Amino acid sequence: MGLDNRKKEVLQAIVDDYVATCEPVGSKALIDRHDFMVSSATLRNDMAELERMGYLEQPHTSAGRIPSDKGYREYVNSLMKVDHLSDEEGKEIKEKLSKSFDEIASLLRAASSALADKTGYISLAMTPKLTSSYLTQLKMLMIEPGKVLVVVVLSAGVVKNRMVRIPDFLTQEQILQISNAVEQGLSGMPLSEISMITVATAAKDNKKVELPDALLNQVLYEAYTAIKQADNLDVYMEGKHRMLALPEFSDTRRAQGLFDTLSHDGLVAGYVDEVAQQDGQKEYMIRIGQEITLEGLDDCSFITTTYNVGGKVAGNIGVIGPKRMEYAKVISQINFVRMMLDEKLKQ
Amino acid sequence: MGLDNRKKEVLQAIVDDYVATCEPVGSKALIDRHDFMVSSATLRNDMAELERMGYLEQPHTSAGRIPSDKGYREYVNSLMKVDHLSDEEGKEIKEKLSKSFDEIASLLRAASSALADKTGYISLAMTPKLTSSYLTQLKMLMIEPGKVLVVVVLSAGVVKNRMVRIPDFLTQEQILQISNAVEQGLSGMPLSEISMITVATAAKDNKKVELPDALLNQVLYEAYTAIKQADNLDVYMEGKHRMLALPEFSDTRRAQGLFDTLSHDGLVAGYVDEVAQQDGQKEYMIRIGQEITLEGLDDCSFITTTYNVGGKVAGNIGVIGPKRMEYAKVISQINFVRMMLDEKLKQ
DNA sequence: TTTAGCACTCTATCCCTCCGAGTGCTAAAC
DNA sequence: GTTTAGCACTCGGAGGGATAGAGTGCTAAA
Repeated sequence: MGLDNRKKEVLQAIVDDYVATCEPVGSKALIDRHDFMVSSATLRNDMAELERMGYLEQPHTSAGRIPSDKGYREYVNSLMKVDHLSDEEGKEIKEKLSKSFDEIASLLRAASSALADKTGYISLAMTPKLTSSYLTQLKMLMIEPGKVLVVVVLSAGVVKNRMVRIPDFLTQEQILQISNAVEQGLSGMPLSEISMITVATAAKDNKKVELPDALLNQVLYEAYTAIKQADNLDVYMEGKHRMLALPEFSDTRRAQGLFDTLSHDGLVAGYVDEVAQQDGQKEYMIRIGQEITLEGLDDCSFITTTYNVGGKVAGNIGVIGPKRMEYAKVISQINFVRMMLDEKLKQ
Repeated sequence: MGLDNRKKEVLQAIVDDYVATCEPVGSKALIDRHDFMVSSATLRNDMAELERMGYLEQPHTSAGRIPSDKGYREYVNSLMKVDHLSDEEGKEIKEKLSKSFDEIASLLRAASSALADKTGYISLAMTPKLTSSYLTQLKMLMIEPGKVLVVVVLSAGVVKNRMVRIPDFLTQEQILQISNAVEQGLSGMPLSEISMITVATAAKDNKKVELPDALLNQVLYEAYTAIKQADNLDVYMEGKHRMLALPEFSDTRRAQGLFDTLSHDGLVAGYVDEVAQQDGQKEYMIRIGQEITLEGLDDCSFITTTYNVGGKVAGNIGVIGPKRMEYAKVISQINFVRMMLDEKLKQ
């Protein structure tokens, strides 16, 4: 049931050729482009066998073969050779990342942009996810009477802020007391455990806060919603438009299906999360074609990996491309970007 | 040289029909769909005349007519009837906007999303532009030793923040002194006049700041770059993927050209600005087809308008759609959104 | 000025043929 | 047993009329 050596080589060669040309590969073309020491007839036999085993498909009788999902899977699992990035390319990526400043959002944006540029496919970078985050700081900054900027800092380095309205007559002093009390009471608490009740308790247990309940609650509510809002995953996606240049999406309806799905950040983020949970300990995760449960991505493949903040598993970055993707190259690129992120976020 | 009444009606009818169907309009179809009290032959004469005058085009001899850019222009300038939004639609938009919270970025995001949803085209919302902004506040918030969040507040209500690194040993006290000094020195100053020199002067003129020059300059530099970065226009664009459903973009290469250009926020923002300067006093601005100087938008039209912050001209919102756009409807929608924005940003 | 009538034009569509790439099978060769 | 040469077969795509139909412009009459 295993594949003998030549069959492996044949499968590998077919994937390589198809990736390069997007055209079904025939036995003749295979001989021409690779140094098989056998005739085309032999390859034909092998190819027929590979098709019977499910690794190849034939668009129609008189065409060459293309890899099936199973074929790509085999290729990815045991045939391709992932090598290191060229120094040059590494340097270019490094440069792009070094331009971003010192905050996770900015870093991720730069990472996403670098990935999209380098791979030529769609890149993805997501902020650390809720479950691994706890609150470290809560600051409330009065911008003008009645307007306060709530700054929420999470453990993974995520900083979010939100402008809120409060009654005009509250002073910066009072606001500061409240935010200090809440911060003290909640810092270190996982986001999932924070509720309006815990927020209120934190503030009211603190002796220093002296405000009528109704007024206090109003401020606390704003603080609470600001915290809750901070757990929204941000998704940085770039390079979508490049997919239109690929022959597999020359039919606009396909492209539309893809873009429709991709325009829902949340859907994609959720899926990436799901994948990360399924095989999270791996260095990188791959989903191919029909393996992807998102609509409109049947002709795509998904490569993601997980970056760390302060040594702990945090968020994901990834690439979406056609099934006919340069897997080895993309993997080395994505890995490099992840390493760079890890390093910058070690702290 | 003007158009007689019937010719106007004919042109209007052709635009309406072509907008609805995206198919060349013939004399017969025109008679069928509209109550012209003349025969098709008469219309044919009119259409031939309109073509001679440049308002119509014929894809080929045996096809109907489609409006030329000039035809659309005439339609937009004097033929179409812009009426008010239905109460229902107004309510829906209002609802969408009311969900956003109290900050310009959030409002613009909501406005952009509402416009895209309601029009079915591409929406655009840009933050107020630099030239009309001055600094109102500068806050520096120590997140942890060595890490400071710089919050910049501009006159038009724009709030930006940026995380920077400073030497570990500086205290919140010291940082506060510096930011207060800078804020006092610069508040009210147009962004364009702020330079590293003015920042440094502001800090050093202030007696309270006592730090070695080198150290101080380091912090000031971070403050300065944070301020400078705040003048970047943010562009919120939504609904791009909807264009793929339109017949005019069923050819992927066209869609690609469009998307390539649109993926450069800056290009689009610059163009909108240019248009706003050309005819800024108008209630809304329209550019049709070839009038648009951006590459890849030959088949598109652009409708923009300017919203106010505190009663003063600020930024722009707009819609990009096919030339074959429902101009009247889009204009009423965009106007409504602008009014809503103006109201919310009156302050 | 409008209209009916008509010849004309041009595209889109269908159908047919043909070409060639690629196949699978068979029988011989190694 | 594996490999190879040879060959008949399949099928999609390109190319080439022929046809239908929508739409036109023109002419001559109303």
